Amino acid sequence: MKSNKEATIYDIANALKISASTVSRGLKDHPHVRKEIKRKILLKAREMGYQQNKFASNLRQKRTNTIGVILPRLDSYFMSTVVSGMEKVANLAGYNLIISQSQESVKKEASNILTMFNSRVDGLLISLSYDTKNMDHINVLFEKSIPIVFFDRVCEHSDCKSIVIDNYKAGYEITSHLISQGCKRIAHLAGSLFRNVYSDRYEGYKQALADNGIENDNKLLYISDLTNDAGIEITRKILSLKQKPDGVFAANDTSAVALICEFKKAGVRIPEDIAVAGFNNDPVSRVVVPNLTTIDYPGREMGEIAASTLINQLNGRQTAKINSIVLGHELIIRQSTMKRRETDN
Amino acid sequence: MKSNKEATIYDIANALKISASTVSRGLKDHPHVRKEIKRKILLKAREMGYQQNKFASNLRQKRTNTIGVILPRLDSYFMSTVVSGMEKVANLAGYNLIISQSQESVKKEASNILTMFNSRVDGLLISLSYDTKNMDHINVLFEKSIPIVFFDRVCEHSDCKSIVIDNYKAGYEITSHLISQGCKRIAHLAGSLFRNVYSDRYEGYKQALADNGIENDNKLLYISDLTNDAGIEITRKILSLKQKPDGVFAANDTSAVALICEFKKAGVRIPEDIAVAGFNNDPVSRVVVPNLTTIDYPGREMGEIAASTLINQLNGRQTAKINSIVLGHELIIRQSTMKRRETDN
DNA sequence: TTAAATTATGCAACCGATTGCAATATTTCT
DNA sequence: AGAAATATTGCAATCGGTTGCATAATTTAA
Repeated sequence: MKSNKEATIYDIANALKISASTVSRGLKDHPHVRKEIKRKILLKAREMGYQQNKFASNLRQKRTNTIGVILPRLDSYFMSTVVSGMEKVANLAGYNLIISQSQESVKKEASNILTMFNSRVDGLLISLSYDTKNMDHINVLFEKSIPIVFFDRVCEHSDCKSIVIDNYKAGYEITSHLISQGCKRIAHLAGSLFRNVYSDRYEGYKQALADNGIENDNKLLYISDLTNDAGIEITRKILSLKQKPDGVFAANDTSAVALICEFKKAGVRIPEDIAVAGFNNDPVSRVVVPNLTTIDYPGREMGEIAASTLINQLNGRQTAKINSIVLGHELIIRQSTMKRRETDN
Repeated sequence: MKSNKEATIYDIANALKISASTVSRGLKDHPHVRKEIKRKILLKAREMGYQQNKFASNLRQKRTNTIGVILPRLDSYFMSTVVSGMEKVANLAGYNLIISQSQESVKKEASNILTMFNSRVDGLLISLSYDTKNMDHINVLFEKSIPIVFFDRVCEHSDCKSIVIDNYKAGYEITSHLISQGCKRIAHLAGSLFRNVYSDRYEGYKQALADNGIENDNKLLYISDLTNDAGIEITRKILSLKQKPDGVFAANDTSAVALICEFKKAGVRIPEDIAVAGFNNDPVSRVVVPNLTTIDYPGREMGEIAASTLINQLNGRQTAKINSIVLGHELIIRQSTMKRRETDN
């Protein structure tokens, strides 16, 4: 029962002895078509198994109902949550999502942007790669006025919106918390300081130290890609320090968990010897022993809001000139930093 | 510097005083165009910022270089790994990926398939939803001979390929392992038995019991969606059993981990009182205490192979009539099932 | 009953790239 | 040099839906 011929509006028009224009209008409920004819068109369309050819339509309308998504990696809990949220919103609004990964490389990011551009996405949602340093490769889109919404790893740009959390504040809060638990030497595991998410957390960390009269020691700053392996590697470095830290603030949970596991192997007690805090509230943070103190990071919401912001813009429903939307976060205190049991409930 | 006018091959043709056909051919290195002209065309194209309009091209060629992906949920470690693998392969082969989630509902699955169909994807990669019971909604694609490759949650269909692991064998192995550790009453947490992944694991479990002379007790079978919450709920049920199991084989790590955490809260010792095994080798399985025995499940590979299988088919590079590709898996034995320390190294 | 207003329909151009076929230009061979 | 073969180019139709404008049908107003 295989047919290679697709039914077109012309076929419907012929079968009904009316014009293709009327069929076209009827199918999309245009007011200039009689109810009766509309019904007939719909019926015949169903009967013939008609499906709209989006290419013809897109070609004519210069619109694709497709949104491009570029992100560093898809395979983290956080990102998959974000994308899940985006997909939901986009789907509901009748948009398709084209997704691609930059694999943390500008080069691939640029080539992905070009592909998206060729595919004529209506708009782009993007979270920058680890080593993106300037925005030249995004200019193709700017020049064609294709709206862009940044999420999470954003970049200051007057023409586009960003969806973020207050990383500075979160970094400040988590560091203050460590200090309140009695930590005096706090190490920090950061990602690329070219990315707002990491530099802001770092700044918050430094400010909290300063506000509490603790000197910032550059030897306690570890920059890496924050993978599990990086965590293991850094643990080794920390253990070889003459003057060991009594607290660690890692910029994500993956590395924090790696740290905890390695520390435990080395006989370091968490949190008694070293308190450890992470960032993201990955499922793993609730499972590791001791449970990991972290920042709850609203991934799904971020995805949903990024998508709906972009879609609103595409539909001209531009509510004022929003530059950025800052979502709430929450410090989740768990065992891994509770040095002072008596002060907690 | 914003221009809304896209450069077309006609613009290039005019600028060069040649025909659009020649430009079209020149751009894609057709042999019927002089080298010299080709060079000029390429140069002018770059100069004018020309980008091919894929819609016009697709419309004419009836090909989109787009692959649709439909999966239950994106926000699990396993699935994001799969998609990551697919994206990589597809991208390399010049294909775009359109991704959508069925949210475990047939209804949404059907509507997603329709959307994909309208977008004229060249092929489809699909993992079935929890409650899909028949394949009627996929027939639209079959009728148009659009190739489909199933992955993980597959369905027997003579016309399409499936990428899977041997769930039966894995279920058998993990159950046998539990038995070898001395378990006599083993509970099983399954997902929808309409899905091969869960029914096969269940069958493997039953066979292992049978082969070891253990009676299969239906009261020890728990069917759920295998979420964290489901795990908590089932823990309660298990704890209220008169005759408690001494081992549990959960069909995924999420529920297994929930089980372990709840059991621990209730004072049940793992593995001494109850041994627990999961499935998937999620990162969390290495972190939970005790570490979770599980089956390593090659997600990224599954994604890569599914994508390349489909792409080969699209390009007519059909290597024989493959019905299904079975990937290897590995039983990973960790603390959560090691009742007999002396027998292990 | 007829003019004016309103509602439906169709014509034909258009979106931009592709491609079979015919036409022209260039080489090669006697 | 002239014919034959080969290499280049362009014409024009095509893919399928959309839409401005003109025309036809129907309703309303006078």
